Amino acid sequence: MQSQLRKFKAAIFQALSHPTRIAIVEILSEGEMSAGAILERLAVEQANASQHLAVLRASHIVVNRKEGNQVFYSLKNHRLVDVLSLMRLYFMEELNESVEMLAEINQQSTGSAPKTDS
Amino acid sequence: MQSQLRKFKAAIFQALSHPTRIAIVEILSEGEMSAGAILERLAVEQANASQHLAVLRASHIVVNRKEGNQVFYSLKNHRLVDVLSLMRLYFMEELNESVEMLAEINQQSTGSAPKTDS
DNA sequence: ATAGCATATTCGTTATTTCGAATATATGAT
DNA sequence: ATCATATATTCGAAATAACGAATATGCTAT
Repeated sequence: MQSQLRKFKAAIFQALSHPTRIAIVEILSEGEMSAGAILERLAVEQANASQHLAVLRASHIVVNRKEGNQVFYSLKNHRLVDVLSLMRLYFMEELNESVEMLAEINQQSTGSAPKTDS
Repeated sequence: MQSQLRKFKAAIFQALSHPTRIAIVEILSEGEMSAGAILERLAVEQANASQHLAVLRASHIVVNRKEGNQVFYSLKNHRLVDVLSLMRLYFMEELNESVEMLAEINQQSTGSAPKTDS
């Protein structure tokens, strides 16, 4: 039960554990988009983008729909966008803590003067 | 900028992409705990637990403190617990959708009678 | 039928992850 | 000093992930 839930979470995190796939999810948060349009915003090889889309499909994070020549992708559940937003907040908090720690160090050693040099 | 943020998210997801590590984070959400106490709740080899803890340390998800013989671990930022809660919600929503889909199929083919057989 | 697009898949290579067994390190107790 | 306990690290093997190049598939238009 709990172990199934943990496996599920791990599998989703695994699917999201690549910057390109994060980018794809964030792009799709704006709405449905063709594979080609996604590719345009990604700065990777076509094959590579398609491979990353395949990973997201396999974990049911995205769904696709064929229309003639093209394949349109969209997020299956926008809840994941909330997860990514929360991760952004987490990032900010961590960053903030690091900055504060640096400030403290500067203050302790010099009394002030936040210079770059040692 | 954005790409740095995506790399960060991907790195955290990577660190969380294993059921044992998810379990560790969830256990630590209850508060600080020694490596041994964590191990007791994990059903894995000692070495393996230690390796997973090392991964979480490397990504600064947990911090540790030595006290005599033991090492106590705790979450560096509890925001990640919120992320895991959201993932639970995501799981429930996906599960729900699957169940509803199954119900629809049963209704269409039989008019009712949600039996297990074909 | 042929050609051209959009997209997916396969293949080979290289890198990374995971695990248990064994070993190392550090602390505390005798 | 020796030993036990708690924890970490190293090693080798097997599995998995990532990438680009090449190729395949499936439409659409001619």
